[in-house]
Amino acid sequence: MQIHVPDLATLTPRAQRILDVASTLFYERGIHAVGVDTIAEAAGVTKRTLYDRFGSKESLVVAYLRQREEKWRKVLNEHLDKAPQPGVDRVLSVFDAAALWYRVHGSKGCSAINARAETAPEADGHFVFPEVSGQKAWMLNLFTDLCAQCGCPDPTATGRTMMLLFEGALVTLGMRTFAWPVEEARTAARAILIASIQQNNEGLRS
Amino acid sequence: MQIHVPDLATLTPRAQRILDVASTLFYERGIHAVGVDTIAEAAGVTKRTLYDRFGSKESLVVAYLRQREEKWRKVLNEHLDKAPQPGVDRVLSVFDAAALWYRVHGSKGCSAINARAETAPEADGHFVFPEVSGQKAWMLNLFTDLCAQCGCPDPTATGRTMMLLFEGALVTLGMRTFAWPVEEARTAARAILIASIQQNNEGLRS
DNA sequence: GGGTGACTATACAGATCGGTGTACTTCGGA
DNA sequence: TCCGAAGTACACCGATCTGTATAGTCACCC
Repeated sequence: MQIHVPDLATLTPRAQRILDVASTLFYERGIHAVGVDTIAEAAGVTKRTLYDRFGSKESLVVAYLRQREEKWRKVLNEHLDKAPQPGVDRVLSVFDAAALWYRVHGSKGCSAINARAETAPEADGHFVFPEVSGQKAWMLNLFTDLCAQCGCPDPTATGRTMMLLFEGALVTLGMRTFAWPVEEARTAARAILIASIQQNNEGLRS
Repeated sequence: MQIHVPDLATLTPRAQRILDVASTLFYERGIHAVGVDTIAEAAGVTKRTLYDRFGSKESLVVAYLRQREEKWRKVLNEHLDKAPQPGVDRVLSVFDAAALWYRVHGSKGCSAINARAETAPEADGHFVFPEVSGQKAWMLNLFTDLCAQCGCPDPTATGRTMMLLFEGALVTLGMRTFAWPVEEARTAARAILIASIQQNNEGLRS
């Protein structure tokens, strides 16, 4: 069973509208809780048009996840460009990007995490899991690279710690366990990075 | 609209079976993805019995979340009892408990986080969010207390950092971003706690 | 002017959703 | 011996689910 996700760059006006509306609804209420009828009605479009553009609810879901990730990476790259030289600030700019992103794009945490939460490995979840786990692998890889560039003695371990803080912040945002979790994660990340680099420099001196 | 969640300690044999089966299905496939017919059939019980015992799907969901939390806290307390004296090891025993718990109880991460992910604030989510956010608040409070007991200069901040690492680990477990996230979180937590306490002692000496 | 892609309108299929009504059985305890 | 709780069996409700069918409109473009 194959799936055709339409190219996000060449979407028809109505298709764009459908995707926008679907994104909002999927994010706020959960994917399974939103039916295609609801989406079509909210977009001011017939269900027929929805199926002509996307073929199935599944591919609409994947388009939702991909478009959100695309937008996030754009914001992320803008922040990374502001701190081009390798160092602690460049790693921390990921958290800065996240803080901005979630101030704008809703406060129910990460769409990828949420999507994974309501899908089983088999059946329809078959399409969701590869999508979201790929996104997470990419983020881990980014953290590891940035940690290596700024002189961490063990970029793999430190990169994973950054990832844990990052993911923890996103889920805490959604659960409202406490306020400003992304900023809190940034502070913790900073302390860890500085301690890690300092330790490395001391090792080099001895 | 009120909801009656039956007392988990006095469940009828069949009711216990229904709850067990429902827990497994809810956890693995997601709450919305599992219908009451599926649960009843998997439990070898008629749908009528399910409704006689639980009254609604909602209360069955709440029972699922409560029972899982109840079991988790039991495991947690057993580990806390193993390190009764205040200190770093006592804080870390929370991570030890989690490592054991998730080795046994599935690898799709935290049921509370997952449940939150697929519910909206209003409507049916009305019952889920208070339940899960209460559980998370309890955990944060525990971390803060443990950090205060072991001499952290800022138990609120350190407790929050512990919570971020903890939540990050649970999510990473479900997303399979990398292996052994709970153990990785424990290692990071240990370094942070030690650095924090050391800093405090130095502050006292000066 | 003929073709094409985007879109509307409406109706419907087949399945499944949460939830109920009725009638019957089984079984332990007072 | 009788009562009530627990449970079975099964038909049924209206609503909603994903997805498709027929039929037709409109703008644009070669």
